[in-house]
Amino acid sequence: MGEIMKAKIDDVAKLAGVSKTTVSRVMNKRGYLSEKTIKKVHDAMDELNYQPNVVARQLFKQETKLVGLIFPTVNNPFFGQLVATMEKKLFSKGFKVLLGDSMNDPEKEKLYLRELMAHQVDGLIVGAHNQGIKEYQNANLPIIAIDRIMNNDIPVVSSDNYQGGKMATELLIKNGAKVIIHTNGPKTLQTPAQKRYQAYEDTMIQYGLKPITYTVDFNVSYEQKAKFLKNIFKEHPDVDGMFISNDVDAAQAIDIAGDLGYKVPEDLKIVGYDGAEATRILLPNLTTIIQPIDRMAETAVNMLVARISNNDAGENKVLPVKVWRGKTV
Amino acid sequence: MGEIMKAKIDDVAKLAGVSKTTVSRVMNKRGYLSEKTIKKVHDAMDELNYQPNVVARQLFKQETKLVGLIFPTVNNPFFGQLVATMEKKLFSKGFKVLLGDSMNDPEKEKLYLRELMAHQVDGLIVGAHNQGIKEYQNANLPIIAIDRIMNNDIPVVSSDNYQGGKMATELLIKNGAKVIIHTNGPKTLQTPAQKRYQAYEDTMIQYGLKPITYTVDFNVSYEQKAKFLKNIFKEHPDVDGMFISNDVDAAQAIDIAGDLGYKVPEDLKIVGYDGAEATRILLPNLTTIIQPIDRMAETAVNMLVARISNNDAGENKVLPVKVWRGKTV
DNA sequence: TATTTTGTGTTAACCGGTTGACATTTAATC
DNA sequence: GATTAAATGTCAACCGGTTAACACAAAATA
Repeated sequence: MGEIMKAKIDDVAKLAGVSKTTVSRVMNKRGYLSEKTIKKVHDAMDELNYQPNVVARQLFKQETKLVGLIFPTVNNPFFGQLVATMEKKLFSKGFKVLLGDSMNDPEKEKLYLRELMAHQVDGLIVGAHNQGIKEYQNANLPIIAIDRIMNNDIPVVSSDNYQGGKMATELLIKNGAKVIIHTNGPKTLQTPAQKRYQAYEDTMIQYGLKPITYTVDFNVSYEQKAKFLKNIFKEHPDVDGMFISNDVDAAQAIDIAGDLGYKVPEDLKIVGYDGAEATRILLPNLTTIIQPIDRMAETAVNMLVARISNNDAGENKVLPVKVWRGKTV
Repeated sequence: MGEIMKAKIDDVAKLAGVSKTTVSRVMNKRGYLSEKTIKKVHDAMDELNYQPNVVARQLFKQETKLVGLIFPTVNNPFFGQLVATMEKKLFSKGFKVLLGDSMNDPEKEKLYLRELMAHQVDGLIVGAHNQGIKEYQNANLPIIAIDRIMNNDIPVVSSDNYQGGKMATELLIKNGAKVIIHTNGPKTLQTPAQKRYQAYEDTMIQYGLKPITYTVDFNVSYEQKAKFLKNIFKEHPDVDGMFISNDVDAAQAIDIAGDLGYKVPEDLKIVGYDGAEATRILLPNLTTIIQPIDRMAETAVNMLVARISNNDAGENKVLPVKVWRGKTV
């Protein structure tokens, strides 16, 4: 029982009694073909269980129908949903997905970028939290960024972070909070999410309140996050409102606040950010700002595919957010 | 400003003043090479920003260093963590990941299988909930299944579902629950997760209690799940314990129970299943059975890589679970 | 009948690397 | 000085499709 060799186009041609060219024509629907020949070829393909070798085709055609996705990690409801939706949409448009979880490590991200390019991906959708990595400049490749500023050549899809920041802050203020703390990623990051911070500061000042912002890296461990959060309560025991820049952190803050004896929402009101589906099911009580994740994903895919097929550089897109009225405010 | 053509191996050879063969030797570290030549070649590669075309290499070598992952959807903390961990591990072993979210649609799964094979993936890790799909039999390809029985040639990695089911059920019983309902996927599915059901039934009978099992498809909508759960409460208003086969459903059950006036855990005790990281942060109060997701992922990757490199058919692996003592029991 | 359209074959170049075979030069060892 | 090992080059075949060019026959149309 030897290894069954995979059928090649020549085997199909031989079995069908036609030429290699004709088989290729049938597969690619080019030129004149009679029903009879088409059937003969298909029958032969079925009999041999023939699958064309996509790699050979890729090499000749200089396109792979592959799109690379570089995101921090799908082990996070926000990115999980984003990636899942993009994958689905890309598949429906004939693209497969090469996944790269960068874990927010700039070196790893560069590595992915290089390697995905070496794999001849037709395009890239990127949504990590890192600094502008200059390697992207040289990448002569269609790229779309999600929630991340790269350079002027790369269109960005994001939600309305300023509006979201404003809504979150006003929600806290209008429900009576005075000492409102905001947590966010490092300010040095070039991401539209920084606008949440800006909106928070503006809104606080507008209402005559003092903005207090703390920053953390997205990719620190659970334990480090806990330490970070506990420190906030230590430095501001009178806190009565928190605007936390993502839901997972917000959940952890609620937990720690509970341990420290704060009652949510009576003593302390908390607003999160992102509003991924899984989060809303697991923690429906969390008041949060919902990003239109599916629409962001679909928009990014549409823009990328447009770029790939007609070089049309779409404009940046900003999509609206909305409030999820949980019970933590 | 014309399109910058990507550098090819010949361009590098010319610039470095060596032959194409030498460049290839440098890249693949074969044969005798002087430090001087190696440096010349590397310099030329840097100057041209050369990236070897992986597709050409794949075609010749008949290996792609690509692994296909077919899972229901990364928009679920359990699969998100599983995929994230596998991706990380595979990357460290030199493999890239082609992602396919099958959404538990058997047709889509077959399509993915075919297309990923056409892409010449070196191997496949599969973890959907579908029926045994016979296409896998013909797939002359290294495959590992996670939590899913395929056929005898395909090794399965799973956690100890029987033990998990037993632990969950006993936890409920020992905390005083009498009318304990279990929900699970359709019984027709050939998955090791069915052992949870078996363990539940065995344990209930062992303690002289009557097992009541409800089944739902994994992939029905949020609204349908809500209807399904409400119906359980309607048919069994006296329920005081629930063993729900995954955490997301358990969260929804808690929510609905609350709406119906049940107090958890006083009136009703609930145990979930999976214990993904994100879930445990978002809903630390949920009592659940923790599957060793990272270890399952790593084990599957190790087995696959072993299969790819030396054709060694590993044995099925069953990994231990543990209880997460939340506050819903 | 002449012309055009349709259907199929043959051949060879091409995509961009990899590799084996063989030749040649230089450096190291006996 | 002879022998061996090290370093590099040339050349061509190969991986498995795609495609342009050209030839030719059969069917449809003028």
